[in-house]
Order: sequence, then structure tokens, then C-alpha cells
Amino acid sequence: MGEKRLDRARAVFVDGMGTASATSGVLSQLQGRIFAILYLEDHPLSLDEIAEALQQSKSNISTNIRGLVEWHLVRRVAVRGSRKDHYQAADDFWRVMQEIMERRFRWNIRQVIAACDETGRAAESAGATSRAERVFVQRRLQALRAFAAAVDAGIEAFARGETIAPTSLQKIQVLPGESGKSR
Amino acid sequence: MGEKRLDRARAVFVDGMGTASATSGVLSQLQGRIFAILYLEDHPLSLDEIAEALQQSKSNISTNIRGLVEWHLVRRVAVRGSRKDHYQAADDFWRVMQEIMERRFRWNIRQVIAACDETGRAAESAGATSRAERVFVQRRLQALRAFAAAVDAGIEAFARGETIAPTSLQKIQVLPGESGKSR
DNA sequence: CAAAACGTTCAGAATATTCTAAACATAGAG
DNA sequence: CTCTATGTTTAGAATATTCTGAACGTTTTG
Repeated sequence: MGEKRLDRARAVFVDGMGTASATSGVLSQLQGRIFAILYLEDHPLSLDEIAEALQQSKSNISTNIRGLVEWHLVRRVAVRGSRKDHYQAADDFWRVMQEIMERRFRWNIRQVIAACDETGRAAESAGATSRAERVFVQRRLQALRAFAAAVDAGIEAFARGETIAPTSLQKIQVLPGESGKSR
Repeated sequence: MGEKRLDRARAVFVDGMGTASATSGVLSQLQGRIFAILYLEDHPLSLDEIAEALQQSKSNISTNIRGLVEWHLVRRVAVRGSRKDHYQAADDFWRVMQEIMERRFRWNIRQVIAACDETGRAAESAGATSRAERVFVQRRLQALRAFAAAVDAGIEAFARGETIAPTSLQKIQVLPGESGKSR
């Protein structure tokens, strides 16, 4: 009964991590489940073992595990005596977080900055439009850009292990003279 | 040509924010586009105007805009002389960020904590299993839980506007005596 | 070298998500 | 009270994503 119970516990973990991952915006549900299986195992597992444990095709595991390795959540390790690739859950969560902050959140926030910049450039030469309208658009773009840039800097600092004062973000809100116009 | 150019610029912004939102894990692409349209407009728009601008059905706009309002990214405002609902982009990005941190990230991280707790409880009574195995599982769960709890606390502090030292996260890694075992 | 054991790629099946138009509900106008 | 204008819900269509099994390429084994 002991083994059964432990396996039952593992299933709880796999399910929990799966649903958590599914809503994370970073990992798919299956990736969460793969990680969960590996994390509670004290030895590396092969692709087939994972596929068996999760009742998924080997190809599906193969493609999904790649993402986990890229996020440094899982390591591919060699197991002597076996030709198969084996995988092991990583335990340096801080490293993983840095990776996610850098490659996901910052990358995303930079998209916003880029959009503001591009749009600003495109709007610059909108000749016949009323001056007031152009000014309005540029102000808004500037406000969003400033906020995004502050967030970007904040994430960078955080990822570097530096101290952050979120107050700098709170200040960046509406530009002077703007709030009256929009309502 | 001026108007055309400005509209072209708006399209750039709508597209940019759309793709950024699509990969954000928080907003859908359409939600990003709706926000973009509203953000560059100096007066509130009705559902139909938004639907027209984005070439989407009114019902689709209706359902998607609800999420934007919930995140406080868009406000529903009354426009005198019209019975229609009108919507306006919010400009308090810091508030929005707090909202997202609280209701999305923290909620997500709590799922992980809950999974660890549930699993720990379920594994507790795994009688016949070897003691070493049970200890191993509990240690791992504890390590993940500790990290998640630290992240949770960090986000909370950040959302409150307090200063954060990410160092506290870096310390939480592998528990003593653990790292040797797993490899 | 041939055969087997792998991991990966890919076309299509299975599934989930997003979108639309119609039905519905509610409130205001006449 | 009836008719109209409006936002929401919903069933099904359109689309996108995830998953599988077969095909493929590579490496190891005999």
C-alpha cells in the first residue's frame, strides 16, 4: 500500500503542477506535468519512461521537453549503461526565474516599446492632421513607452539581483497636461 | 494625406500591441488591439465603433472588452446624448500592473504552493515506501514550496510599493544534504 | 556492413479556442 | 404598452493548437 500511496501523491503533484503551468503563460500543461514527474524522482528518467508515466506519445514528450530544457527547468543527463537520453529536474529555481524574466517578460515588454517607437515615427509625418491630434498621440505613446521602459529596467535590475524600488514605476503615469484632455 | 498617415500609424500600434498581448499570457491578441485603438483615441468609443475599427463582431468585442475592464485597462464611461456604452483606455498603468501581479502571478504561484502542500499531505502516509524515498519527496516539495512562497512574498511587497531584495530568492535553492543525492 | 535502438520531424487526427450571427433580455422612447 | 435600440448569451462555424504514429536520419551494436 505504501508504493500505491506514494504514486497517488505523485499524481496529485503532477496534476497540480500541470494546471498551474497551463495558466502560467510560460509552460504548457504537459510541460508542467513532465517537470512534476521528474522533480519527484531521485534518478533521471528516459523519454519512454516519462511517456509511459504521463500516457503520452514519445514524440510529444520529446518536443515538449525541449522547452523545459531551454528554460533550464530540466537537464539532459547521460546515464551510463544506457544509450537513451535521460532527464532530470533542475533545482536552481532562481536561475530559471532569471531566464523567464529575461527571455519572456523583458522580451515582451520590449515589444511594447518597439510598438510605441514605430508608431511614433509613423505618426510624425501625418501632415494634414490637426496639430493637437498629433500631439495627443505622441503624448500617449510617450507615456506608455516610459512606463514600459521603467518596467524593463526594473526587471533587469531584479534579474541581476539588485534591489528595486517600485516607486519609480508609480511615478510614471500621466504626463503633465494630459489628464484633463482625455475626459 | 494627413489623416491617412495617422490612421496608418494607428494600425501600426494596433498590430504591435496585438502581437505583444498575444504572447503576454495575460491578454489575448484582440484585447491588445482593442486597448490600442482606445488608447490612441482622445474620446471614448462605443462597442460598434470598436467593432468597426477592428473588423470584428460586436459580440466578440463585448466579451473581450470585459476582460480589459476587469484588469482596469479600460473604463466604461457614460457619454451624454448616447445610450450606448462607451469605453476609454485607462492611463494608470501602475494600477493595472498591481492588478495583474495580484490576480495573475500571485494566484498562479499559490497554485504551486497548494500543489506542494497537498502532495506533501498525500505522501505523508505512504507507509510501506522506504523511509529514504519519503524523505526525499518531502525535501523536494519543501524546496519548491519555499521558493514559491518567497516569490509570492516578493510580488506582494512589490505590489505594495515596497523595496525588494531579490537576494532572498537566490538563497532559497537546494536544501542542505540534498544536492548530493540527486545525481 | 547490416540491423537495431534511438530521437526528431512531419502530415494529419483530435482537441481546444476564438469568432460570428442569431436569439434573447433589458431598458428607453413614443 | 409597443416598438426600438442596445448589450449579452449561446450554438455552431472557423481557426489554431496539441497530439499521435509513421517516416526519417543518426548512432551504436553485433
